Amino acid sequence: MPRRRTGIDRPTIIDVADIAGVSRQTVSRVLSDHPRVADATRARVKEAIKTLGYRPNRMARALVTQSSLTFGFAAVDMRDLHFGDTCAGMQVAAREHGYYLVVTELDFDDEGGVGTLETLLTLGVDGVALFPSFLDDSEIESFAATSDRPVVMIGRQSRIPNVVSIAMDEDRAAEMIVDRFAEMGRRNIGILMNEMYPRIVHNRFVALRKAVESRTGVASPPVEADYPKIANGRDAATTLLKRHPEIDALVGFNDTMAMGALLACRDLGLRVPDDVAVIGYDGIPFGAITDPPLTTIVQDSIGMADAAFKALLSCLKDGTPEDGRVQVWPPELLIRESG
Amino acid sequence: MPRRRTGIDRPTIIDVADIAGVSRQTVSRVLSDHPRVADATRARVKEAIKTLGYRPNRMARALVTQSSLTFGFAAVDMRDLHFGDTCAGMQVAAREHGYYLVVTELDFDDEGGVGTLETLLTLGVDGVALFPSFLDDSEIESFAATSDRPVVMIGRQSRIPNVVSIAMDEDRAAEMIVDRFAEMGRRNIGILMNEMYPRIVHNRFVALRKAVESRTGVASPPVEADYPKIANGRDAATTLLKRHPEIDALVGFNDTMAMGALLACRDLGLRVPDDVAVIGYDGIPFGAITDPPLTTIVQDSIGMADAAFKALLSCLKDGTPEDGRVQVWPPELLIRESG
DNA sequence: CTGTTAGCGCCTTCAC
DNA sequence: GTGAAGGCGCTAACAG
Repeated sequence: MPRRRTGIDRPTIIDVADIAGVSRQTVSRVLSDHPRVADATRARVKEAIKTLGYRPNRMARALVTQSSLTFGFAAVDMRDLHFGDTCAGMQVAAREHGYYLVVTELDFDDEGGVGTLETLLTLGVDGVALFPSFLDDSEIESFAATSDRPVVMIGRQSRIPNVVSIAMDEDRAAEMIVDRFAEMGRRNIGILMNEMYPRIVHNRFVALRKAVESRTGVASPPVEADYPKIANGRDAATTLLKRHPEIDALVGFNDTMAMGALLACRDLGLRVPDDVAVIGYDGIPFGAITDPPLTTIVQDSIGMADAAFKALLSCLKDGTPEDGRVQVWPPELLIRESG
Repeated sequence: MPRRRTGIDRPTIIDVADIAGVSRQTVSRVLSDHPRVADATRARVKEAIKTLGYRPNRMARALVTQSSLTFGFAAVDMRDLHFGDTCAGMQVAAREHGYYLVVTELDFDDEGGVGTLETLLTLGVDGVALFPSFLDDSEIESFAATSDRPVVMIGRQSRIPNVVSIAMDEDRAAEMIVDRFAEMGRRNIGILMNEMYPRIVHNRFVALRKAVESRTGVASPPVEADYPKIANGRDAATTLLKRHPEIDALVGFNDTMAMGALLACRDLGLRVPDDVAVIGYDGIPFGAITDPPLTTIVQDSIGMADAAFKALLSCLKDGTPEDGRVQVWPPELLIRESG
């Protein structure tokens, strides 16, 4: 194949230039709305662009401008509603600014998850937003250090060099939950957590334990950890309730897990909230139609997604804060009937 | 800035070549596991790659190979669980094969949605999988025609030149629903549909109407259309039930809408399924915990996502079927308590 | 206002 | 087995 032009390939800037009778540069200028182009020339070029159905190749452009107008988004499980909503939210914000999102899940067994992130970088993304999950702060830190692109971490409030962290105020949320339980006269709180990955201590767990200890005096509240899905939440809650019959309140790592707790209570003949009060996290819409409707800590996932996008943009513009930065978002307690 | 190498930039193949004391070509050969490289050389290059933390730039590679190992995925609403699951499923399949997914939502008012798809192409994706939603067959057809990349349409069974269609057998699903209602002695079926975009007739709606007409003799079953969320489903169902008190069965465009119907029935003091039976589509996990649990048509979204990815791959390998191709997937009726 | 030159980082082809 | 050109599609820097 001496030349391309197989007839199927998309037209290039050269084709446009040829048809318009100008140089590639002029076409490039028209594309970027450069002011110093004669109106007549501009019109001819635009004409040629239209007749050819030409669209610039963003990879070729990115190669020289060092910017692909693309961000990476990573989380362990896109089917999790909180991650999914955040992803969707970022995508909307991104596209409003001409950006696209490369989305990927993170695997626990993939060079410790950073392999996927590194590959994201080779794709030419201008920055990465991620939910850290099983990655600990030092892994995020070293990723951010080797990455020449801004990194935003969502959902964990840690100050890490060169990364912007956007997270809900977990301490406040935990207090709201424990206080709410207290209002209902509950002191024996069981905690349903997300899997505890090796090395990682969850902010949420720490906050919850601290709030329970300081407000109820109970030293180490019973915990059960599992993958945060309904079925696992049900199992975990069953285990906890059988082992600790004194439990009169259950808090789930997220709403899905709390829904499992609702089922476990039903299985065991316990009334919610009379025998056991249940509260979840996230504020997913389905929480409104459980039986009874789920009380929950609402996270503004769209707002945070938006902030994540903006943070990425501003890092690109003004550089990443070398000492890191933490954006804390207020939680909101949505009281329905379960707790 | 005369040269790059700002110290922050990622190393290139040249840096590796310099350190290993070979030419760029040799590095390239090592990267692509080309056989004819001396073991010693290969070792030196690999060493250099490791010490530099070098990763090849996939955009630069794509520019010459004409393949970015990237696919586009598009749907109107990523927060819809069916779309979200399919997206997640494709992403997993993709990454197993070294592919990444560029994810985007489609806007109704964006050159009719094709604008976003065109941009996806300029990003250099090797193919596009999409849920057509408000795009009609002719729009998909012309997009596939101008695209030099394979196109897979998920969720609509239309035979369109150069596109592979992957969809559940809507006729069969509709029959299963109507038959199930018949078993329960229900003949007055109300339909809760997704918004009816101009020009578009939903396969699902057509299938449902056909099944109702042929199996119950009812000429044109009452329909109400809205955005498929719980609240809208509730409104639509309320409208329908008030206007047609004879209705004893309701089918929702998806589970979310059917959940709204459940709420509408409760609002109106109707028992489910005794007064009104309710069936949805999709088989989302939350359907298991509604009151009563939701009977539903389960779609194998992961299986279809996988098939979509494989179809894209095979089109790349063997070319797209010029006369189009339709892959039909069997529905499954999951009987719980609502219908 | 417009064209020329020189790459962005990589792979393909052809030499050696 | 390895290296030297050349080019993928585009823009930046300089001419003029």
